[in-house]
Amino acid sequence: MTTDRAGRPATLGDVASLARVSPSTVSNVVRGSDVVAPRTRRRVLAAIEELAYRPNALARHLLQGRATTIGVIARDLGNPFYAEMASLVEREVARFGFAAMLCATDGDDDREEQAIGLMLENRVSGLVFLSFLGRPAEIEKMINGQVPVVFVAAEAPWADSVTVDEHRGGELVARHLIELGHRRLAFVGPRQPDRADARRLEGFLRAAADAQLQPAVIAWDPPDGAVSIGGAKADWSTILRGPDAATGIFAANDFAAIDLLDVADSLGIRVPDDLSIVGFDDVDMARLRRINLTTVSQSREALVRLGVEALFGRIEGRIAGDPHVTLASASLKVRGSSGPPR
Amino acid sequence: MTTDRAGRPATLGDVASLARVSPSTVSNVVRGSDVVAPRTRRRVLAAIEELAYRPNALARHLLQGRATTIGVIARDLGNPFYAEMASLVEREVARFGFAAMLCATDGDDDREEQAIGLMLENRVSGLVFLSFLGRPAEIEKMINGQVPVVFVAAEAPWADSVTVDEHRGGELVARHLIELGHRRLAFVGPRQPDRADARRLEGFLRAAADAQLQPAVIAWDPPDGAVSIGGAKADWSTILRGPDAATGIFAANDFAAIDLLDVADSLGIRVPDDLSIVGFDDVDMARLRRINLTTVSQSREALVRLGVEALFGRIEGRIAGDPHVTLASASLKVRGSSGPPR
DNA sequence: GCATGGCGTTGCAACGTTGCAACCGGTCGA
DNA sequence: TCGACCGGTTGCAACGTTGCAACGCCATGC
Repeated sequence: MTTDRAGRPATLGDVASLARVSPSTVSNVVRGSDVVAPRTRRRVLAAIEELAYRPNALARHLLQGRATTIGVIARDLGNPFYAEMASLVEREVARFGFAAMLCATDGDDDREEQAIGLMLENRVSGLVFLSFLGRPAEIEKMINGQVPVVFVAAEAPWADSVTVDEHRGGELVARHLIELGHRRLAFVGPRQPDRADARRLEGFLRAAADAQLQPAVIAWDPPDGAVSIGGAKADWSTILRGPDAATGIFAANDFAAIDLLDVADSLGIRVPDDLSIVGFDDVDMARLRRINLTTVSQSREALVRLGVEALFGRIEGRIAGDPHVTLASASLKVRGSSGPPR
Repeated sequence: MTTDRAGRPATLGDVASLARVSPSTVSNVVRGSDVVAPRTRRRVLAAIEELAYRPNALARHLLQGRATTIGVIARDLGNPFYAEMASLVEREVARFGFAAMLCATDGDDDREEQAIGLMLENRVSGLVFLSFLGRPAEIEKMINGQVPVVFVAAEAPWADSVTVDEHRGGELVARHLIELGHRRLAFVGPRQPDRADARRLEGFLRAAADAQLQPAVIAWDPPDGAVSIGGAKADWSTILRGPDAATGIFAANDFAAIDLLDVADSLGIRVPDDLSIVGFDDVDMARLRRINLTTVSQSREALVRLGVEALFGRIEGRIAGDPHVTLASASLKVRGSSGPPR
């Protein structure tokens, strides 16, 4: 029968006095040190059981100067792509016996700084960024080498990172569309592209340039945001219907691509007959027949696994030295949203 | 210029000696107590700046007996529905100045207990469950009133909970299909239904029974799991094609519904002409023209807001007494995946 | 001239652990 | 018989904070 007066958790000391040993001995039992005599250990374990004792991680961590906690900072957890990665990170760090502390920044630089402050104050052992930083230099100074950091599906020059080869991904898309016979290409990305978006665009433009093509660059934040080309307002119906309308569009990510599909549907534009659309990420739903999106595939599992691996390499001191960039390879998954132009 | 030898964060004491005051005074400044003289405060702030001092939350929390941290436990964060809720919880608790500690259990009872143990050891101030528990009784004993708990989109008899009215949601679906003229109904749910699934089914069956109908109950874990009816193996092509094949199917959640759409597509069965499909949750993508799913809408934002509200009510002692169940109303959002049978 | 009071500051004890040196009783070898 | 050694146990100091009581100092009031 537990005798704990609910609410005041038992401490090492409580267990010690019940088992008639010193706190040190209880501590040894709890941490599984082999130095304690079997009968003592049994007595202690019984006391632990009776009091429903749980070690206070705060005290332990205080003493050790670090918590067995990893901070995860993502820009937008409403986006299933990042949400899934966050959950993968949690799963991976759990295998090391670590807890995950989560923060979403929603792209707000202040919230980002707050989040990092929170993590630092809680003395996390490491930090995983699932997004690019708003103010990389400030943040670097803020972190100041106090904890190991890894960027996953993002990067910064001052820390380890794991990304898919965005540039090459963009190239693959351009080549694919060009091979299909498209000559009028376009790129659709968020109004405020992060560096991944920029790389994808870069690769896309580069491969297009190799074929003497100059894709249009469209800014759009689906589903509601206004559309613009080179800063000038525009709307989808004219963009997609004009005589020079693009026949092959590369969307910076699958969610934009899927929303674009929706726009095309609503305008009666048929995909892929009238318009080819290619995405990036290969999110879960891209495989659905209803969506059936041609896209650049990146393995979230692999990115996260490599990232967490690198992070613990730093934490455990197995890895030292300059930041290391791991590039995972991108591959094109051709599905039904792309085809030859009419 | 910061003089911190990188890696050993400055402490209250460091700041105190640099500013030539006592640690207590620094503490007062840090916590914004109004008791300290302006010029002293300025000196201390300068020292804090210079040393890039950050209070150690572990020490603070140890002393206070509780961390300003909320634990979030979800079954499956790969499911965007839960992932989004988790991120909403994070956002809400952040407004109270709390951090979120996240764990996914993947439906594994042991991981669930580990997760809760982790939270308790870290002395979280409250716990949010985004899923039903595997062993509610054991977990209740484990938590033993030590921290306030709230269930969101789930419930347990011993804690506060916020759920949509699942039963009524199920009724709405049945009535909708019946009104459209369907007589052969079916329900598709996971092999191991949780209580939400069960309630939805209950409501569905109840309303069907009122119309003298007996829907088939199909077990399926999309996208790969085998299908069975009443324990007997089956496959979609016979289920959907036989002479008595259901013409109206209620899927326990939108993801199942969408996967079912996919199955129908692959079999050349037209929705809604040959088959009406209704989901539950109204996930983001249900609105897409390509999906256009009729579904029962529950507002994740509202559920989470109410849940976090209730949790902090307990934490701050504003609320006491017996567990309270908040039922959010369910409403049917009719889209294109349901229509009259042929 | 001395008690009063308020303001600003300080010292000390606590929070629940862990690491380390010291200790204790007993056995063994010389 | 004595010292060395050993397994097992203990006490103490630390970790970085906070809360509280106490303090010193100056201005005020009588």
